Amino acid sequence: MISRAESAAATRRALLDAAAGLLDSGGPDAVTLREVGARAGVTRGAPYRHFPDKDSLLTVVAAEALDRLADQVQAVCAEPQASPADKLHRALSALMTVGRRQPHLYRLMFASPAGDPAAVHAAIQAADRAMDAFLAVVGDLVGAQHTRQFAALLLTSAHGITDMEVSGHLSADKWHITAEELVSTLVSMIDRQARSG
Amino acid sequence: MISRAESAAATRRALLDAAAGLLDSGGPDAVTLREVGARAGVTRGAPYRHFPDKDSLLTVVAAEALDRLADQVQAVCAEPQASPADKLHRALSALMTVGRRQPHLYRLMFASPAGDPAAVHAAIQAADRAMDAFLAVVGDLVGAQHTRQFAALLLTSAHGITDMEVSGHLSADKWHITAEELVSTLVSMIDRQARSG
DNA sequence: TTGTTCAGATGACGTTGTCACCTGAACAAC
DNA sequence: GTTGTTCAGGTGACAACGTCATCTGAACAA
Repeated sequence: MISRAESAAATRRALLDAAAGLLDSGGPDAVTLREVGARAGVTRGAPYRHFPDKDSLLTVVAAEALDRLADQVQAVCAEPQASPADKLHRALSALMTVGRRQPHLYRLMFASPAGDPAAVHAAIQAADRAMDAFLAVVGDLVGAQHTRQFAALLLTSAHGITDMEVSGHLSADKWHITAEELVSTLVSMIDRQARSG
Repeated sequence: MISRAESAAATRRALLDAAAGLLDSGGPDAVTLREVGARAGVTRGAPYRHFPDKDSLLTVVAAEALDRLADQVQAVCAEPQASPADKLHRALSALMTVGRRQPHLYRLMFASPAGDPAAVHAAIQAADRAMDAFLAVVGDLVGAQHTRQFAALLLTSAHGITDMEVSGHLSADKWHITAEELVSTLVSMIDRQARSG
């Protein structure tokens, strides 16, 4: 780790990790470029050598998280001994787990990507990859004819369930139902629908 | 409009309107207390006579929007000549219309309320009112037995569909389906499920 | 009439994102 | 090996921001 390129790559990685850590622990307001730089071992101006502005840095953080999610869903899809219904359940669980463990990151992943066009493009591409992996999982379960329709419904609904749970708008007191039960109900309904129609 | 109380109430209203206007046109970053004050005809420190901090002001803006949505859904529910399925469709349309016409406000409404406990409580209460109105609409359609379950599923799913459309993650190119079609599919599925089970 | 309350104005402070400029070391060309 | 260049990083500076302490003047109660 002596060459200039290696050092720069290490700094860039440290900046992204620091930003992700601050986002997790303190929310978007806690992500300040000064603190990001400090945690990465550099000073306030250094991040601008790697990202055009703060929005771009956060968008790249979101893109990396979407890439990890895509990897997880792809891994689920590749499991040989799991049934299609099982795969779907695990893929949706991966999404909800991000929301529960890293709520601020989750909101960033599903926000409109902002900042540098390159960063925005990376985020869109990563989201596309995650959605393609999810499409494959759903395609295993239902006929190819309605794959897109059901996949879109499953994904948007799972996102809505997760998002409202994360924000506290899905309180158990009021609804007497958990996010898991909602997802199960949805999946079984779609399963029935796919079989009958 | 001469008394001190009336003047203060007018200023408070102007502050809320200014904040909502700035949020609509420029997003959360455009909402600065200085500009809010300027648009309301006061100076930067004046908002602190009406709201403890910026978060509380924005949370009250969200609470008022949720109250308006609750009113709309209640009005839909009270329509005499509409069928239950029609009412449900209109209630969900009201939600999606907010998302499309005022995307930044929509995200604020479904975010975790922040700031002053009084403001947070107002937002939670307004959200509860909106959800109660929605529960009534769904109760008209399905049996009382599964009202909560189906209402929760419909609301969270409609939110997810709207949220992903607003953020651009539900591109027509990729999914070949519109938000309306997704909602219709969901409603008809639940309708069938409610009839059969 | 007099004292009080309170909405609003003003000055100030620390923090933030961002830029222009500087420094030193890695690198390429000779 | 010398020399010129590139570029990651450091530093000073700026405007804008949220927030607070303090002041002022008018509405209000006595």
